[in-house]
Amino acid sequence: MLDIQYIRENAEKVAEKTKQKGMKADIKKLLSIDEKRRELIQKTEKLREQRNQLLASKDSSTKPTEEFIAKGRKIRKEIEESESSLEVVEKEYQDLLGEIPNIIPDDTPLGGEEANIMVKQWGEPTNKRTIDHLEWAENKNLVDFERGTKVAGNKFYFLKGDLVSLELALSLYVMEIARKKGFTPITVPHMVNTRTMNGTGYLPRGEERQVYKIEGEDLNLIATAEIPITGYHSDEILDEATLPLLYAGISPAYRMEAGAYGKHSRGLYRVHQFNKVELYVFCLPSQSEEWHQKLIALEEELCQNLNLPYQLVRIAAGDLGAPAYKKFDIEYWSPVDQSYKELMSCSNITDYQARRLNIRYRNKNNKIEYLHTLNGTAAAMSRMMIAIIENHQNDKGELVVPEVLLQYMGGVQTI
RNA sequence: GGAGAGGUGCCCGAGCGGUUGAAGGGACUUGUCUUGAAAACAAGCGUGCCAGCAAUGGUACCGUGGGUUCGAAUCCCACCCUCUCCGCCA
Repeated sequence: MLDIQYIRENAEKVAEKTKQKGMKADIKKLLSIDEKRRELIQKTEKLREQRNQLLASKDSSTKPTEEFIAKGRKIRKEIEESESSLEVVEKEYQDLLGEIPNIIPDDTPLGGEEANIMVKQWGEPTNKRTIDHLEWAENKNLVDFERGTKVAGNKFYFLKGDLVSLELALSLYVMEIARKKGFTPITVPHMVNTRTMNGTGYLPRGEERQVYKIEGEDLNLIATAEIPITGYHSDEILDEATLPLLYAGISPAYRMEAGAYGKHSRGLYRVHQFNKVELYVFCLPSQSEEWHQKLIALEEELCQNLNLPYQLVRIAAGDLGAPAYKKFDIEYWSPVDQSYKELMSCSNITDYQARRLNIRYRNKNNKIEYLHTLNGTAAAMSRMMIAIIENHQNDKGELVVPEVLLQYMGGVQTI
């Protein structure tokens, strides 16, 4: 959510940025509703003032006169009418305001996915083709999609044997690194209510639905730990001295991925459920850019320590989600596809989610302001394992466990 | 899931139809005192929205949403949550 004041004063800019994101939002309509809303607020409050004055004019120890009651009734009726028109306008106002995406900085590359800009590359992308992760894992009986389908449905899977150990090792390793950097490890509810889901910019309803909903309950399966972590501090006023707050959340991620079949979806690349460690930052607005850089540096460090060739990509306007102000992806080198593929992402959300979920802080001058939030992938296990399987095969087609993970592998060195 | 108790400001806690944005205490801020601190004393101390350059004014908020009433923190209904006990259970 954007500040309405900001939209009023920068209507054209907001409209332009929205368009650049490839999204639709009727700023003109919003502003006219906004005006209507304010008129109605004033009207309603004037009437309430009248009522309050009437009540204050009366001595409480005496019984009200007929005339007094009649007057009160009349005002009440007027208030009720005014309030009900306001309610309608208010709803429309909230809906329209909620649809406006976050703005983006002027240096954002324009265009869709094809306009993303490669910022840097690291490592040696090998052109020696290795065995595709799905083939590799199925041959070794380490993944079972067929039975996943039988039990749950298409794009569900069982992971088995040493691949489970590898995933656990990855989780432990990544959590350990994050902890050393000052992030508080946190586990989260895997379901959240609709308010929390909406507040983070995910839509439990409608055509763009991307998350699973529990039937008959106000509960939705999380698509990332980012969602419950954002809600963790909702409606709170934090002390400036406690910022930044850093969390490393570990949870499964459930995604509908409707209509995503076909394109880049082989094997574990795009599935309905995977485990993930997410980095999350609540910080001062003045520090969010700096924290964005730090998060990216941490993600790079993880890739480097796992010896995965990667490139860092600045995401173009049309490829950004509504909440994002600025976003980078890290793409690992896929020897199988001979191309870079998405592995991690890292976004500065500025105050967009903070406004929606009412997360503020009190600054040194005792003023209350919205804070900024950022999130970044530490490790999305399924994709991370693809990257490792593809990049660390020896001549015998065995997976050589990255050195940093060995301490968590219980003696297993190759798979 | 069943029975009972309860949800009031940063915290504790009073109020149970009008004079209550809400007593009292604690915490916090500022000042006096003190070499400094503590103590004591004095003052201040919620959030949102609307109008205004501002000072300020208005309005709303006592778990949430409805209702009754001239008037609701106070009465009624529904829901949510917390606590205690019972049941079930990793």
